Amino acid sequence: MTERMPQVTADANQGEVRAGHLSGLVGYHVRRASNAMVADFAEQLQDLGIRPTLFAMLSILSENPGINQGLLGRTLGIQRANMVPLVSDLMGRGLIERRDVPGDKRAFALHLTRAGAAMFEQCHDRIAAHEDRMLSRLDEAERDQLIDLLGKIDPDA
Amino acid sequence: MTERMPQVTADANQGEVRAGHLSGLVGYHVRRASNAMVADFAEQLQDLGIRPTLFAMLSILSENPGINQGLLGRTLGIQRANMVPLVSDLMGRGLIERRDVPGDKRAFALHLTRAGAAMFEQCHDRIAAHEDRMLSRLDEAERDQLIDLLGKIDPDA
DNA sequence: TATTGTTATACTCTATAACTATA
DNA sequence: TATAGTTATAGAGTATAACAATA
Repeated sequence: MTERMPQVTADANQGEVRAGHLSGLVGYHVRRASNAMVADFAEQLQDLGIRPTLFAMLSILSENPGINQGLLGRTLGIQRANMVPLVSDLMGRGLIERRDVPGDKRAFALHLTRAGAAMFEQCHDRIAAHEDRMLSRLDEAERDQLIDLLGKIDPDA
Repeated sequence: MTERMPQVTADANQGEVRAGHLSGLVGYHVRRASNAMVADFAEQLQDLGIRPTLFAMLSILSENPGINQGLLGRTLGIQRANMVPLVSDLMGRGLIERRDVPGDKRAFALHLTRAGAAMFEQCHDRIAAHEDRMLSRLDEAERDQLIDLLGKIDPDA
């Protein structure tokens, strides 16, 4: 593996840094892209106090009113224990509310409040701009293709 | 936006959860995919104690011996302050070593030790298996395409 | 027994500000 | 002034184990 390949000088500080093996790893590129997207998301929605996870919750709730905490978490890949402070956060800001589930005293049905629905719409617009900027070098077909390819990554393989 | 669309029942617990708006967001899919890849990486290399960030460091060092801490960090998108405990970790396990840089008393040249090079090779093989499993639903062309599309995400846009 | 939600805790990655010593 | 490395600290996401109340 290291036999007769051209070698960089012992001090690489002066020249280019070779990415080499890392360039071929999908995981590396996915992680770097995710970090970049999350960082820009956080920056663009900082004043609203909405992070990617919280927005995902608002989004699912807007289309699945009455869903309970556990199913919301499973949908988003968030564990039960980690849902508690997230739900608390949105509740404390009046963006969601809990309602009793008739027939199951363990669970709560979660709903967006009017403020929560308004926040969702506002985030929606900001995020559209954020994605347009970050993905400006991808046309519509490429964006769809990217989503399609990412969806083929199999967490259960 | 919410006028005459078909509505799910108030209690969505019984039926399918609609992803809706989230499905069209590249950022959401990138984040989920990254989490899945990182989680599997961690699981597969747990006994080696190598996480994605540490492997990336070993990888860059294997191809750029003598690079200093700052440039290594910039290459990987890791901030100076966050490099300190990472370098410490690898040093403490004898996987990398520091050498003085003649002509600059501030900097250290980082090098893989023999143990570090061996660890890199072992990780390399494990990660190849990890990627093959996680990406089993993507052929070679699709993996290249995925890397290409991810590379077009512009952190500086 | 299983499920819903909770508490407590720990680890990793990321972020900022401020410091030192050298350049 | 700028750079290399450091310290301290905080926020966010994820992970596990154990518990109470209910199914």
